[in-house]
Amino acid sequence: MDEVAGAVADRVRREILLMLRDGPLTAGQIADRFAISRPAVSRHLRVLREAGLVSDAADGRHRVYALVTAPIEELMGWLAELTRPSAWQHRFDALETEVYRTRRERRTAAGPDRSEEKTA
Amino acid sequence: MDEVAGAVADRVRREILLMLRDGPLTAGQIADRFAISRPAVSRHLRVLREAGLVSDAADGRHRVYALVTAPIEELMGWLAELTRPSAWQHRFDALETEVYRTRRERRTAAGPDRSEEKTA
DNA sequence: CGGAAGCGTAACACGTCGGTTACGCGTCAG
DNA sequence: CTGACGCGTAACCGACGTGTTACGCTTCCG
Repeated sequence: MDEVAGAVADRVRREILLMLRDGPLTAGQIADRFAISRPAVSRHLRVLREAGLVSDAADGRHRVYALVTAPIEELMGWLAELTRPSAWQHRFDALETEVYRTRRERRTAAGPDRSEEKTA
Repeated sequence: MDEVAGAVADRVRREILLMLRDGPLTAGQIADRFAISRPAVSRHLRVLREAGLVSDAADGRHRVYALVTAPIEELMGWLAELTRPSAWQHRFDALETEVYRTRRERRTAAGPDRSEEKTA
């Protein structure tokens, strides 16, 4: 998943994925759409391949790339969990608890310091 | 969105977002959870802030960070579009078309190797 | 065959990223 | 007021990513 997020985090690679959404394309067709050199595009394709976001198939002297959506959905699943609150419907009560916890920790480690009662 | 994807593409930052899912935390509390130095965490928080993924609020000498889910949903929206087929329900028939077109282009050999005219 | 087309890799330059230590500035406590 | 605490920033450095050009391998066509 690290690789998937990293792959999507690049503008060129996102553009490639968008192109591939409309159907498979050869490496040359993809490269033609960018101002950068073909080797650069080739390496972008390599990143996408290693992230599992595209599949490649040799066809004569062409190499055809196709979009693979499975890793995308996996990433979407992770993101969806973020938007789902876990054990925190009590508004900001948890903040108070956390601050208190840290204070206790620090006290045991550093010494006398009963300070920030301010909480929130 | 570039920034959002880039922010999520880092392991430490993803962990921070997960921590924040359970409620706001101070910078110190976040930093305590990692083996890296606090300045390093501070910069991760800066990246998250500039991506709009967290909100920060000064509270005394503490700084409280909270998760902001809006950009996440935006990224999810972009990813969802990838999984949606656009004008291509004919399985891999398009592949054949693309390869054929490319071959023809080369055969004409007039020079211009523009390919992307068929999708558009 | 032999040469051109298609594509990937190798080697290299360079900006960016993520880490560290040193420091500054505001805030709370005594 | 003074000193400790919390946190961010500055300066620096090694690693990685992205771009380039040069090259090699495979495939097609005349």
